[in-house]
Amino acid sequence: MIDKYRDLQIKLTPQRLAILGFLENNRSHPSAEDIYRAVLKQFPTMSFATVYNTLEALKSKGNVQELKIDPGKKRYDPDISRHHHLICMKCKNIVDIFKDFDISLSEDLTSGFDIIGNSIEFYGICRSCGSRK
Amino acid sequence: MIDKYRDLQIKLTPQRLAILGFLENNRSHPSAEDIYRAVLKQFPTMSFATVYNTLEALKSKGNVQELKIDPGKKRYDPDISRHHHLICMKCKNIVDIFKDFDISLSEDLTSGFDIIGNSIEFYGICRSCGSRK
DNA sequence: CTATCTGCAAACGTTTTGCATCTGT
DNA sequence: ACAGATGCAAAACGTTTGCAGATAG
Repeated sequence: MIDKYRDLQIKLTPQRLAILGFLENNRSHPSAEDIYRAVLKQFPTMSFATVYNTLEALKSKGNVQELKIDPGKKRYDPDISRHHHLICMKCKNIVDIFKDFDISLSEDLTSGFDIIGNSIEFYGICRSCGSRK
Repeated sequence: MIDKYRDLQIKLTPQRLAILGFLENNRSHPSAEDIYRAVLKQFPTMSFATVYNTLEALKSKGNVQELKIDPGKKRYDPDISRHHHLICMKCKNIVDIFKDFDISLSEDLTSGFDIIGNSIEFYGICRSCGSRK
């Protein structure tokens, strides 16, 4: 476990290992609070400062992606491979979309920007929210 | 001016007309505070409650689009035609991208969601932020 | 006339900060 | 040993709410 994350070049405290453990293979796109609540079980003194600090460190190392999908509540994605997202407009559940789209921009549309990346969000209603209506 | 917005079916108060005037042909994708500050000149008693109230009304009438691009700060777009956005990762400037992309999802990727829409965000560094480095 | 809007201030939820103490490396 | 992390509490930030008084239709 420790070996696995040694190349992150951040201090691997027990709290951080718990956070890393929670994020590993996590497809739920958790918010900071989701993470906080999950690791609180192991570390009753855990603080939000530590959660945010760790997320910031992971983000800067490119190990976690911050999603801007939910206004007023950041969500985090430990899967940094190229993919997109589909969000339920009612319950805010997020699922991954693994498909490649050709969405490059020709120079005349970029207003002189240096383009670095892109992401697609699909919006809809998930099965349980739809049938529940 | 009043005639133009009569079909919105909301009360056209002077404050709302000022907000509508500010938004008209506005390509800056302003935040609530940007709007508040702009109309404050004409209405020194303007409050955030009125700005948010008006934006909510316009949104529900489909006259304004809420952008989820900037985490922790909603931005608003009076252009409701289909288009995408390009964001400067440094200064958060947003420019419109008018180009149609074919990004439909086949059923096997939607996890049972009822898909309603999508949007693409391009990320980059704008000219003034890039040359300033 | 009355349903709706305004403006103020207080409350809210999320994120950030300051700082004394502690700990990986 | 010491750069950097933790945990607490306070503050900051954007947004929402309650309500008394005002106003568009």
